[in-house]
Amino acid sequence: MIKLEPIEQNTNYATGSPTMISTAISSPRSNKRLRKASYPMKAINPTQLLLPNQITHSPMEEPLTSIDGDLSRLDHQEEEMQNLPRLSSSKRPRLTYNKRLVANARERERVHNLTAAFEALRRVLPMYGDQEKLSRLSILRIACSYVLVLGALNEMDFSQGENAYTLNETFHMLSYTILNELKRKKS
DNA sequence: TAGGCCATCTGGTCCT
DNA sequence: AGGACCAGATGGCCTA
Repeated sequence: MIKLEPIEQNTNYATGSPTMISTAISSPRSNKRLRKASYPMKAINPTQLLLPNQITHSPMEEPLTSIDGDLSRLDHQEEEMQNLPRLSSSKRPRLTYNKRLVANARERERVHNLTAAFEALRRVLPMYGDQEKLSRLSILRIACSYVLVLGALNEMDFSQGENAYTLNETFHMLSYTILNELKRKKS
């Protein structure tokens, strides 16, 4: 089995800079993956949807080509796909091959942004630095506890109807949550 | 090897 | 009409 090397993290991407979207994925574990698709797959990098001056290159990436060029090479496949039977009973007609590729790229970019947002959230958690990686679920749980601590620090109750916690209580809740999530990670 | 996690694809629905 | 968002399915990677 081939072991992929991590893609270098692009911090601009991870913080969600609107002017730069890279295909570099923020998590060291999350290398580019390919998946068998029901369509004959020809993935388009999200960067291929950007203006040329917005594109950044990762050392791991293949040279980029324009989406137009990419799509034009698929024209013959498009014609073939048009002849495929409709697999869906949706009101909307099934997307053509090229439009499916573009939609896939948009969805990929959207999920990358989501991942970047999780990474940005992880970075502001109190335990940032000691932990290499937390699951998204752990990030959310710890973040919730952290918000309560910050609220208690400012003498504000963010718990929405729950009992207001003292700073001491929220701090213990946060510690407990962190320990629990780390334990969950190990077990 | 099983299970957790996550990237990706896909089709459905909502919204502008 | 088409983009955004969402959830389900699938499969790769990693760890215990």
